[in-house]
Amino acid sequence: LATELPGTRRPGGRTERTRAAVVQATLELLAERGVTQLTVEAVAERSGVHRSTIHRRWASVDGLVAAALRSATEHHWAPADTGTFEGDLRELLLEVVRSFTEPGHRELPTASVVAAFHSQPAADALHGFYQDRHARAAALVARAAARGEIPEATDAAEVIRNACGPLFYRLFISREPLTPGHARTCAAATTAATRAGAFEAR
Amino acid sequence: LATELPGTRRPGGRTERTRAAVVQATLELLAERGVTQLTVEAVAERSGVHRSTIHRRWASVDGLVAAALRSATEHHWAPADTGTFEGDLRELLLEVVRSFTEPGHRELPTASVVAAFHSQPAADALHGFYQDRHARAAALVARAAARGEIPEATDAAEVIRNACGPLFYRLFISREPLTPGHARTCAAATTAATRAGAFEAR
Amino acid sequence: LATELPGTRRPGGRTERTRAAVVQATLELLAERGVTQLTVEAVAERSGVHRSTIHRRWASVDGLVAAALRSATEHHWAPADTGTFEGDLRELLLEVVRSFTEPGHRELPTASVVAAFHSQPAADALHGFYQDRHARAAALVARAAARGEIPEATDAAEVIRNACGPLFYRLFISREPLTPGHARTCAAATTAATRAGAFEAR
Amino acid sequence: LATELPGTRRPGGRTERTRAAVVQATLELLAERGVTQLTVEAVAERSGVHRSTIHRRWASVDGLVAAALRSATEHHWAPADTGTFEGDLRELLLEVVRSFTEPGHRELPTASVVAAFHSQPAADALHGFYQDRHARAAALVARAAARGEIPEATDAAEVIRNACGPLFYRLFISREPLTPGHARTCAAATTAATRAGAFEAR
DNA sequence: TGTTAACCGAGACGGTACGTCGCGTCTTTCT
DNA sequence: AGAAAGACGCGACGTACCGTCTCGGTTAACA
Repeated sequence: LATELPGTRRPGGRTERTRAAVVQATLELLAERGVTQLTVEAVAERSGVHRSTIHRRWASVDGLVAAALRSATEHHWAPADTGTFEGDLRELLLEVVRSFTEPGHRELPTASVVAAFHSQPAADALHGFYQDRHARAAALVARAAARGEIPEATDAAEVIRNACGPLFYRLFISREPLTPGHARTCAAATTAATRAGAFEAR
Repeated sequence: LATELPGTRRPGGRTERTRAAVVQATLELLAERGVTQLTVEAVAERSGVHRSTIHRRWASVDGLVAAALRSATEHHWAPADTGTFEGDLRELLLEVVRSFTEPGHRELPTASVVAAFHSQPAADALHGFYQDRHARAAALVARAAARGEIPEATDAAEVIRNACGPLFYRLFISREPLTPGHARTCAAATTAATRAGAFEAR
Repeated sequence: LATELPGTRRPGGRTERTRAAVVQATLELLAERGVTQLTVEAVAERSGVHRSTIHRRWASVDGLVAAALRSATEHHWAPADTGTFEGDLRELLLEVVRSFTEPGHRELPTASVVAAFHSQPAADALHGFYQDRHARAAALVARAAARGEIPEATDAAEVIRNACGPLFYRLFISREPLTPGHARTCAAATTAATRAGAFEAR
Repeated sequence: LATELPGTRRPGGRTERTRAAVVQATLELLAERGVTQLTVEAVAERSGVHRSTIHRRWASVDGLVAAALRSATEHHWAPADTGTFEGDLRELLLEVVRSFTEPGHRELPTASVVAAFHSQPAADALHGFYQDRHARAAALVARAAARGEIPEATDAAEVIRNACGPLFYRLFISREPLTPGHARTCAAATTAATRAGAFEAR
């Protein structure tokens, strides 16, 4: 049936206040406990919104998480400009390292990743987030190409994926420690590969 | 005092049969439904072992998963030998791509990754698995160094991490499609970076 | 001060159409599902009147039921005239048996009885209905008295109660089957008792 | 599936204590609030037994009520012996009047009647109760027949139904007041009808 | 080869969270 | 300005698992 969900027809006043309270509570609890411990019950209590209202509008924990992630995506971001390709890359990777290691901050981004394993909406939200990141990071690659540091036809997104990949690998796959030093190594490696033309579009 | 778990004092006969049945059932269900849908109830039913017994010996779903992963790790593996560094790398990466994309097979490895987010034992098991992989893959790097393809002092594990990272990034972070083509790109990029000395120890 | 209910000030046009639709839907659903399953939700859907409107005008399910019962009571009835006291009584009782046993018809009268347990308005409506019945049935007793079949001072309502009581007892108390045969037995018994003067007013 | 309900396989110790506590709480709440207001929640709280346990063993409010009624049936009863048929009948009817009118006592029997409208198990329990009553009351009829007060072949159950019916009619159908005086009228009427042979078996 | 400690099967319960339904009360929005 | 329609608070339901407890019955391992 997929009858239209509540909250779309009268999106002002109380409805909006409810939405905001719930999203806020979800983000907090996501950071505090992670997706697995996130319960509708807790969100209801923290937000002061009744449990059944949450079920009506977000259907389940998945929907809640997806909505929270979407809302978290809405802030703008741009890569730092250090003047060199490797420097820019290093800054970007250091930011990744920081956001996934600093206690008190890493919980939310980590939760996003976990959530994506549990629900399609969350996976979509995560995908959207990184698409956005890739697009914004392309600026960094364009600058380097303009400076002649790297080949003209370099695939920007691929550069980013190659630079970030190993960091996430340590975090979530081999489960090894991650330090700023690794960001530097990755920046160097990716720079070398890029200069060598490994990411030239076909 | 964590009183010794059952199943250690008399590890033969029925005890062993029980263990095997439970681990088998867990692996199957892990593959079929993923960690999130894995319930003690289902494992009990599938294995024919009573729920109480499972709780007694494995305490919880986490323990169940960790045990299953440990048992799944016990088979030996060695990187293919194609004669060239890039070739070896490519084969290794293709294997990764296959094991995480082939329907009917990808479920278990994926479940391992997810499980690690949910329980420390599972995280440890995953870590152990990849430590083993890195150690075995070192052979590939040693061969290349012996052939003079890459610098002597190359950090083998770091090579592997850099090569695999981007693939996992696509799979679990940016949630983009993963194809054999990506394995080739990564192999090439890592080869370039390695030759350029990006992974020389310190 | 019970603020005047809506629908009393402007009882024409749309207001009246709404009332009729709601009452009609209530009667239908009462017959189809019984009081217990009767929900404002269902009445709203069936009648095409918004739930809030129903709440405004009938306050609750009770009010709905009471209104429906009142409207159902408004048809006129008179006992059959067979020429004899016992014959008249038998006809009346057969009518009772029929109206409470015929599938497709028994639901509404049964629902009235049940409803009376749940709400005072419904109980009042039911009481009113039977008061009316008793008054009309008095004609039957008067005829018999005029014919000299039974004592002059016979309490008509009491005759009816005694005749009908056992049938309802089977239906709703001892929960035994009810057939036309029982109507005959009751008619005979009541006739005997009446002739013997058991129902002479004090 | 109708898999056997819990509480049947190990009917001693804790299981029995649980059962008793729940039945007791149900009876109390039934008397205090009536069937309609009876909730599993309240029974759980009052009995100290967990809600899910109640659901497991009694499935729903219906089952709860039925069990309570069955247990209430288990006490033995015998009609008083006054020496005369009409006297015995009068005593019996006075008992009915009392049990359905005395505040603080009438609630439970009334609730039984209402419950029977709501669930088959409750209806069955009620039927069982009255079958038992009819059987026990037969003694009264037998005594009268032995004394030669009434015909030999009198159908005892039918006598009881005819005597009680009008009282219940007042209570639950026409919703009129019920007093001890009505018991006397009914006893007299039924005595007259019985003596006249109205309840002789076929 | 017995014994006996260890393990397992089985039933029941307390407990947490879920998702659903229905009621009755606001309150936004639209006419 | 006022009603209709939308959203919410609230209470209860029934379900699914979890983890615990208490029996009693087997059985592996050791004397």
